[in-house]
Amino acid sequence: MRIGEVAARAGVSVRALRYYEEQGLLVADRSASGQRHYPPEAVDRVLFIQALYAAGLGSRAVLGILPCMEHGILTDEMHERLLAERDRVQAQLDELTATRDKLDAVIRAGQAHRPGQSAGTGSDGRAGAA
Amino acid sequence: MRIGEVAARAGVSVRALRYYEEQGLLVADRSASGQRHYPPEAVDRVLFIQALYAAGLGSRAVLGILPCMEHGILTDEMHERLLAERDRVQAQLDELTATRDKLDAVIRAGQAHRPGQSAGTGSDGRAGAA
DNA sequence: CTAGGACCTACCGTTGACGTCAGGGTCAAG
DNA sequence: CTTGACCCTGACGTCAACGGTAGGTCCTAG
Repeated sequence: MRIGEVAARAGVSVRALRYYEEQGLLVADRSASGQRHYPPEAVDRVLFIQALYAAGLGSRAVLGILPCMEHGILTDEMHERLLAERDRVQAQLDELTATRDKLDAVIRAGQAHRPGQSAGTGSDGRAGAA
Repeated sequence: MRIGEVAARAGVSVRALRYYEEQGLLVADRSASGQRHYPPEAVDRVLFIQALYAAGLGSRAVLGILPCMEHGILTDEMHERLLAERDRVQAQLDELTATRDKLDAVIRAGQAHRPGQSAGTGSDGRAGAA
C-alpha cells in the first residue's frame, strides 16, 4: 500500500505517518522513485502507536516498546520498559477513574438540586449507581 | 495563604497558579500591595484542575465545568457540559483499558518465550492472570 | 501525451501548559 | 535599616505532535 491508503485505513493524516517515520516508529520500503510502500500490518502498527500516544507516552517511550511487537522476543531491558509503561498506564487509569467518579458525584449533586427536571436533554442518564 | 504555600500544598509550581488565574480558573484576593491571597479551599480546587488536565481537558473545558463545583447548582448548559466531559473521560478510560490489556498481552507473550527467566529483574510480576 | 491526483522533500507555523529570565516591589527578622 | 526570602508583572523560550505551504516528481486514466 502507499501512504495515502495506510493513512485512510488507520484514520490518521499522511503527515502523521511521515512524522512517525521521522521518529523511527514506522519504516517503509521505497519504490525506485522514492515513494513509500507499506505492508498491510503497517495499519495495525499505526493504530497501536496511536493508542500509546493516547495513553500519554511520548515518541521516545513508544520507540522503546514498539520492537516488542512483531516478534515475541523480549530482552531484559524491553521487559523492564514494558512493565514500567504498563504501570504508568495503570496509574493513569486509576487517576482517570477517580476523576470520572468525581464528575459523577457533581452531576448527581446537581440533579438533586434540580427537582423540576426529568430527562430530556438528549444525553444519557448515567451517574446514578455507585 | 499566599501563592507559594498553595503551590507547595497542591504540588504545582507558582507559575502554574498564575497561569490558572490568567485562564480564569482560579481567583485570588489581593492584598493592598498586590500580593495574591487564597482561601484554604484553593488547594482542592487546584488539585481538581490538575485532575481535569490529566484527563485530557483543556483550559476552556475546565473553565466550563469548574463553576459546577463550589455551589451545587447546575444550569442546563452546565449539566450538558458535565455529561459530555464525563462521557469523554469514560471513552478515554475504555481506550486506556484496551491499551493496558494489549501491553499485558505482549508481556505475557514475551515471558512465554523466555523459559530461562524466573523473576530477578526487580519489577513485580503481574500480567499473569487475565 | 496530457491532465490531475497522489506523492516527494524541506521548512516554517501552531497550540497548550507551562519554564525561565529580567527588573523591580514587599515584609518579617535581626 | 538592611538582608534575604517571597512576591509582582511582562515577555520570550520550550517541547511534542503534528498542520500547512512551496516547489517539484510520479503515475494512472483517457
